[in-house]
Amino acid sequence: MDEGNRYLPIADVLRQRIRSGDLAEGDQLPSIPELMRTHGVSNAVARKVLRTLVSEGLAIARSGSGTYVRERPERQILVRSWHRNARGGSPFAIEMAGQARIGSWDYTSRTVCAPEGVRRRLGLEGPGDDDVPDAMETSYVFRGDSEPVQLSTSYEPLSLVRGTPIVLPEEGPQARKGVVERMRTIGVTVTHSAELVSARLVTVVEARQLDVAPGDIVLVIERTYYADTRPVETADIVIPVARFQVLYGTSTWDAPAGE
Amino acid sequence: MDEGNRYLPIADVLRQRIRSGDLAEGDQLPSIPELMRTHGVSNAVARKVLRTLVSEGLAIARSGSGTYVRERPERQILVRSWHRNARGGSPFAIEMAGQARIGSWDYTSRTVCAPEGVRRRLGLEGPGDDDVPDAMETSYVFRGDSEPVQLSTSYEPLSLVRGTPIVLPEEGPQARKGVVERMRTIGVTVTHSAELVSARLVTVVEARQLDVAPGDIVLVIERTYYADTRPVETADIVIPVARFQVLYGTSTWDAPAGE
DNA sequence: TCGAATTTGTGCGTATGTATC
DNA sequence: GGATACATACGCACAAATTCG
Repeated sequence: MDEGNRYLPIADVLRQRIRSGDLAEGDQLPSIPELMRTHGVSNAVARKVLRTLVSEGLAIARSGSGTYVRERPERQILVRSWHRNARGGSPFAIEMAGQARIGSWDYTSRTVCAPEGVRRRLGLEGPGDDDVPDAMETSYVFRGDSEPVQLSTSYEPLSLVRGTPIVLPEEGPQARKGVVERMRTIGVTVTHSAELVSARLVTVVEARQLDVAPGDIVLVIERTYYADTRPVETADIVIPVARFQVLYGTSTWDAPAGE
Repeated sequence: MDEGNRYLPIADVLRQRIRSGDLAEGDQLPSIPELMRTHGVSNAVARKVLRTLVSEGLAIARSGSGTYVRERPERQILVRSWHRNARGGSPFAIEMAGQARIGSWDYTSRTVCAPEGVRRRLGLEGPGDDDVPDAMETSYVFRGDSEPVQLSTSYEPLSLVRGTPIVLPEEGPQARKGVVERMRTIGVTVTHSAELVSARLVTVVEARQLDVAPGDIVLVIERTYYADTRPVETADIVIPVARFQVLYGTSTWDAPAGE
């Protein structure tokens, strides 16, 4: 006789009240005992209702205090690329306005045997040998206004940079110059790049570095620079979705058809 | 005396066994009764252990069968744009090889009063009136090889398309042609587009449409087409990261510096 | 500063429904 | 149909965090 899911309709009611604005951002949701009284259910059901809303990202539970409608601060926009002939039309200018600037960064460099995925992206042959380093790995924490913005782990093949003045990306005369400039000094002309975008839950370590809550979602961008057909650098870039969106600008003649 | 979190160490053990490969992809995890016996805990704790692993994306629960280590099939690549002068170098060609093709789609169109976020993107003034529709909304389900690939909800301002042959995007002579072609027939030249990328948990409705598990993560792309400075179409595109990655190709002279 | 009240988090035991094999 | 396993539900207890008099 029981439909089995007594928590769903109750969650629906609260969801609706949030969407309609009846419950505004920051407002406290009914507590567990309150839901038990008003809907005549047990604590397990009332708990499940609130947990469901939290897991959907609509609410935040504060232990000892209550469950509240989640506040969504304006997210800043990280501009990763736009086409140069998409010159500053006003809608673009508006979108650029809130753009996040990367001001400072920390880094550490070391030689490693590149992991499997990176091997594929850099075109390194074979499975690799832990005792034979074949890539320079550099890990960055980027900040804007002293707030952490993104993490990046970059790999450059040692076969390319070993023995050159730019082995260590952030040391020497070419430090802080970016991959394209640095590669130019050793005669490598970067012609284009590819960015493979995905997303996943943040790891514990990343959550601490980015100052976000565990369970948050991050965008993961695998960016690879090419000199013609040869990959010369690849990086895993991690961006917290709670605070940032990523903007790609494209020219329409490149856009895929049929959508 | 109780440390309070009896499920955490048990979850750690299973996490370790998964990471080490002791439990391979597709293997069945210990069931709830099994965990109760082997660790001497109640069903609530055993349940919490498994639910924790599922929520971390490490396992999948199949009702009536068991909980299994999640399998991660190769993800296909959705190419959203690449620069025309990034012509088929071999690494690109390789990346294109596994590319997902959109073959068919369903859709439904209706006039609506555009929601808040869409109003901003389309440059519609004022808060909008529920009784006064000002946009044509079209919802798509795209499929490739009959498998759902992405969802899209598109908005075009009625002030632009009302009374034209293309009011209904998927009807009439310009159906199935894409935004750029359709707009051209009414004298609107689309010059460029912007894609704002983010991610979030999938909604229940989307999970059913895309045939993914609830709790999965989706990429959300807000794509807007512009005719010079005027936005002429915007869409919310939803892509499940469990099966797809999105590829953006860029020219290096556009790339942001300092990374 | 302390303590009482409130609220969430975790835990125990048990029962029923339902999907899978 | 029967055995197994997960999902949901009920009631109760205590710990930890927060709030406030």
